[in-house]
Amino acid sequence: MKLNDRAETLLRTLVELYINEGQPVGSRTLARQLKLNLSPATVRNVMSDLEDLGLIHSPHTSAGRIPTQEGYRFFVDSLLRIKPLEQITLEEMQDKFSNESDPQLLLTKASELLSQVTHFAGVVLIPGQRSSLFRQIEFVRLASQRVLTILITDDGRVQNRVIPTDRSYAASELVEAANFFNQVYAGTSLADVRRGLLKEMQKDSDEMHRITATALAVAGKLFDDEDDGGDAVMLSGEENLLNVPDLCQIEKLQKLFDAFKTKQDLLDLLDRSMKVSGISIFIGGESGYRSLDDCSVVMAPYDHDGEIIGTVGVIGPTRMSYEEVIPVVDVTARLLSGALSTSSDRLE
Amino acid sequence: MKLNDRAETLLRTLVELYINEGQPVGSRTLARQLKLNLSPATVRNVMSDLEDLGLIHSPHTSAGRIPTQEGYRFFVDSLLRIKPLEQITLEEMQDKFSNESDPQLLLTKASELLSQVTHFAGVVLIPGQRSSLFRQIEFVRLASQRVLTILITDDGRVQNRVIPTDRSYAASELVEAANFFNQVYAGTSLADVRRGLLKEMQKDSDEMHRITATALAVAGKLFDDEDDGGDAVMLSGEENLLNVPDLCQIEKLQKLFDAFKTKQDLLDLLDRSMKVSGISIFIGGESGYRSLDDCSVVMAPYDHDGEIIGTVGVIGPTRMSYEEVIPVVDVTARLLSGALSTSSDRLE
DNA sequence: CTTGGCACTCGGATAAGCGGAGTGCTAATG
DNA sequence: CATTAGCACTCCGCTTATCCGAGTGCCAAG
Repeated sequence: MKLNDRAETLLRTLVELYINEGQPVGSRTLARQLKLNLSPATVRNVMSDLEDLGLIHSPHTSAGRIPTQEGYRFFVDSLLRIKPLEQITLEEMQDKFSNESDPQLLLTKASELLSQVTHFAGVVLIPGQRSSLFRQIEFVRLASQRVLTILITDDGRVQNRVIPTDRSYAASELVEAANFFNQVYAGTSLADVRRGLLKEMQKDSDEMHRITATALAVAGKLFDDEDDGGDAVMLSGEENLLNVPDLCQIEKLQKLFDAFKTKQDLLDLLDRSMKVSGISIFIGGESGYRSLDDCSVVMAPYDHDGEIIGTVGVIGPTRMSYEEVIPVVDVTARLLSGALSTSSDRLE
Repeated sequence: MKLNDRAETLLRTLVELYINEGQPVGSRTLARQLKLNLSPATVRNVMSDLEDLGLIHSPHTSAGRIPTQEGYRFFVDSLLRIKPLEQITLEEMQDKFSNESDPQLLLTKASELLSQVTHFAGVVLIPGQRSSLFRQIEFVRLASQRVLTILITDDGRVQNRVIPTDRSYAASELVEAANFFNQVYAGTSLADVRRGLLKEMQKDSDEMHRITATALAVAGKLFDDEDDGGDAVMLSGEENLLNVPDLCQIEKLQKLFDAFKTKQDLLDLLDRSMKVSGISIFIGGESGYRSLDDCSVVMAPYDHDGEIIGTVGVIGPTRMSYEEVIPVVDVTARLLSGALSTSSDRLE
């Protein structure tokens, strides 16, 4: 789509005004705001053209115009003037990430940060373990037939799980089994560990080494269940959305919170954005998920040592200040990537 | 407070009607519903008395009556006829708890259960570790100066934490240190462990055994921070409250969700109910926390081997069906207590 | 004590009227 | 030909008036 300069400034000003005020913008207001010394009548003519193009529309005959979904899209793609982050905000954000090396907590903090700074909801796609590499496993005997397994992956994440076993294992057996794992599988992907285990299991148990058998018995279940992806979504600041005037209708909020509970739609959406480099923006119904019809989502992938492993984002009303939210999401993704990398640099 | 039989049945019927319909109850409706063949005029007289006693009131002159906070209180204390749980619901609830022995997950499930069954918000007070006994600690070397500590308490809870250390420790040193801990402190309370550590630290480091020094250096920080209580509140099904007609005003929801975020009020409230045995019910403003003015909270403590360690509850509108919610909370507390005890029976 | 009757009150729904903001069209202008 | 002033028109939101129904309180009779 191509617009002449005047139409572009006009549309930009209109969208900016509407984002700030939340009221349909009329020709008089727009003419006054515009520095071009145009009469309201001229502005009306241009607005009429923009309406024909489907970029703006009137809620009713005698109201001003508001951007359509396509209008927002054009605005975001072609007209947006990104505001640089305020120095203070930037420092606050950096503070939040410093002195923290636990990857789990880093993700939590990222999500909180996004919601605090934007006053909308922050969201983080937590990568499943599919792609992470096996680093270390430990078994701790809890009771006669219960073993605590602690799985550590190369990205520094720790996961523990209590596993019921068929028979009782001595502490020494468990140590042997753990050593076996740590030597054989260190550095391979979890999926490969799983494949390896499956292969072992197919062997006749007679010819199996005692230690291998123990390892299999204890950790088999762990990897059985664990490989089903395990991607998860973390949300913060949902309550901020209650304060957003555009969403003040209970039904809209219900739809939204329903989506927050099931999380599937969010997961799909964030996952899609992981495939793309740079910021992804879904405006209103663009995402295709009805529950997000009244919302926009701004997302950016984050990486760990250069490999993209997840996404951070903000969910807010379609009428949000994209010029402010985009840099926040962008910077958060960068800071998070940085924090994750340095935290694992400190791993050896 | 003493009422004659007729006034009691009348009040009970009024409250039940109002809880079911949500509309102020007029004399005609009440007379019809009542099986006493009273005329509306008589009912009006009785209602007038009840109003003088502060148990009911009219929102305005020509509306019916609705219960006051005191009216609900009297109803709950003296008039309530608890409905036994439906067999199916009971089985569903039992199902939810069976096949789960991880205490953390049990608490999550309890909270979810409460919200699912009642269609309000479920809440669980998660006991801090102050009272739990030390069972076992493990150190895992993550990087040259980072050690993963895994703390297991006697109630089966597992907590892990990455601790930065001043110098690098060899795996063997860590094993020794862990053994030291596990032998010296097994079965003592975490608070005592902390006291023990402090005492050790006061000794001149020269005369300290090498292993003790390692143990101190690695785990000192863990117990430093960890003893600050750590009680926590877990919430589920907040979104259910969006569907409650009595709370459909955005401001009320805002107050409520604000309280959900900070959690302090909830924590205090649940903590109070832990001191009491049996069901606690706070109606409307009774709790004293303004954020819960429009809500009632039904709570019951749960225990682990007879010792009360936490509380489960439901947060809903004041106009809730107490006769249904109370047994749900009660049964959940019992089931949870049972599940926690059997899960630790299986510990040795 | 109970009841029927009756005047009274109040909220909610409906309709009417009004002012303001904004539009679209037309004709005049540079 | 783009721009502009003028003007009739539309529609929303607000206020006011009206009416109806539900419910009350009180009184006098049973």
